Amino acid sequence: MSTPTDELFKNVISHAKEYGFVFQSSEIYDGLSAVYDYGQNGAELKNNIKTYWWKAMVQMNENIVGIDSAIFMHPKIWEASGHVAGFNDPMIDNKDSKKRYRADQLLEDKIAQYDSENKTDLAEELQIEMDKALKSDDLTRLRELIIEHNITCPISGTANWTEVRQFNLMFSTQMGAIAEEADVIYLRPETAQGIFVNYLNVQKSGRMKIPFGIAQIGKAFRNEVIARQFIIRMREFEQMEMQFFIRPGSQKEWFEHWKQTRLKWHLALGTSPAKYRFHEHTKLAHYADAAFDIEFEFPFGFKEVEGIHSRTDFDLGQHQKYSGKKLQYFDPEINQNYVPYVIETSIGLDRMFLLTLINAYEEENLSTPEKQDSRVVLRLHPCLAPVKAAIFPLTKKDGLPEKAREIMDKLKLDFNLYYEEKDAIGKRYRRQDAIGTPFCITVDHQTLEDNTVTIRYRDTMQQERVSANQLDKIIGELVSWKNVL
RNA sequence: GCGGAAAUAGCUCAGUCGGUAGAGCAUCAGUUUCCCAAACUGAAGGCCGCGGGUUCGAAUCCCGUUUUCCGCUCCA
Repeated sequence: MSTPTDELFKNVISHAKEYGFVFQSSEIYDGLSAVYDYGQNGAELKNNIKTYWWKAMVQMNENIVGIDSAIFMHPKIWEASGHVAGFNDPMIDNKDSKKRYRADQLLEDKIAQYDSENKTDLAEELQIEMDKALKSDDLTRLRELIIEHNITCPISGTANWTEVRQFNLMFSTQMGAIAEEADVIYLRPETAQGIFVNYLNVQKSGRMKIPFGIAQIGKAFRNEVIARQFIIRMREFEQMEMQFFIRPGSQKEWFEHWKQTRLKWHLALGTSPAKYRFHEHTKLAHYADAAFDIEFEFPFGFKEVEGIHSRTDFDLGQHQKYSGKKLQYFDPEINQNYVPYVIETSIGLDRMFLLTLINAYEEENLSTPEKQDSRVVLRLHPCLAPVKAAIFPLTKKDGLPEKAREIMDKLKLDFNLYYEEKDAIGKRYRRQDAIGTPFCITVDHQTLEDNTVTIRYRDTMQQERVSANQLDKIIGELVSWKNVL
């Protein structure tokens, strides 16, 4: 039962592997679930996406600076941020239907049911009991409540429940070589906290004035119950985040500003606006007073790529409370001290990578009445292409390879180039199409006479003859970040 | 984590009744050609996912396990 879009997604995944973009981690040892490695072309593409983001966020904005904080952080940070509580979900299974539920959600549903039946006393009582049990991590009590209130599985209709078990989404390890003396520390489940805890350092050392932003690209880790759909949800993933610190009260206006700015960033790559949409969170997280996702239409439906959240002063306020350090800003314009509000933009790098790959992938039919022909071409924006240009001698004799190498040596410092002399020229062109190389430069016999070469364009497959001396300028302009920024 | 399916060369797949593994494409070397996946010759590539069991003998049958896919579940 495969639809054409399923087929497309599968083809993109195998293409990603075949051409060195993404490999499964530890493949020769049977792989590691939901962990992936980036290959030779994937690493280039990923780096280019990072560069595009960093330039757009940090370099183009005088009031935004970038940092790189450590993955290990003080354990108290995760208490302050709410992750220790929020990432621990009490789960319960029904033995008959084999379905798993969040114990607190079953109880919440029951409370809602009581409310709708006007049994508000019961609802309130249950709410209080549940909060008490959750607060004290009393898993046995949670199970008792489920049984006492006759909660049954919506599928099987029975109350044949397992014990309530705790699932922790944060990876932990210990710091210090001796186990008994070790402190448990977590691998960060998000990069944002590394920014918040450095807020004061950056503000003071950079003499930053509100409004200003701190950006960061880095790895984060979540021990997902189940992680699937290729690199959409991974246990180890990379985020590109920017926290923008503002005066309380101005969050609406800045929220709108970043919503639009971030969408523009996506669209500048030439992606069809119809593939994107905003999705508003109606149920807000505890820290937010507004939240929008930028979603992209993947073959399996719209999925979040980036989140823009108005986080209020929650995070800095929490860290102020837990650390006992004042995290305030003196605003000379209004002559006041305050804990800044925060607008967050947070984009999943791996999802952006997949989006880029899927969006660029095309199986193009080139058949003519005489001949059947097709090619796979990645129509990547030239700025993002892993290889900027390939250099081919038309044949491997008559001094053409030497001439081609000479041209390559002049350009390879400025651009990531690929040299190849094997196989027929057409085959070499198609191989470059498959990894998204935007230009192919061919050295032929005429080159030896007048120092001109042909440039063959990936998208149109057209060729044009230019002087070899102008190549740096021509390629430089075509792959320049000025085209997107 | 639960249920179902699958795993054989880099890829796509064949492999009969249980009898020591095969094709096409891709790769590599060479010849030829010289601007869009050409041809020819040759080579390399496999603990049949892994572990155990049944058997004289297992890619094939049984059990376990790992990974992947589909569904459920989960997902600030």
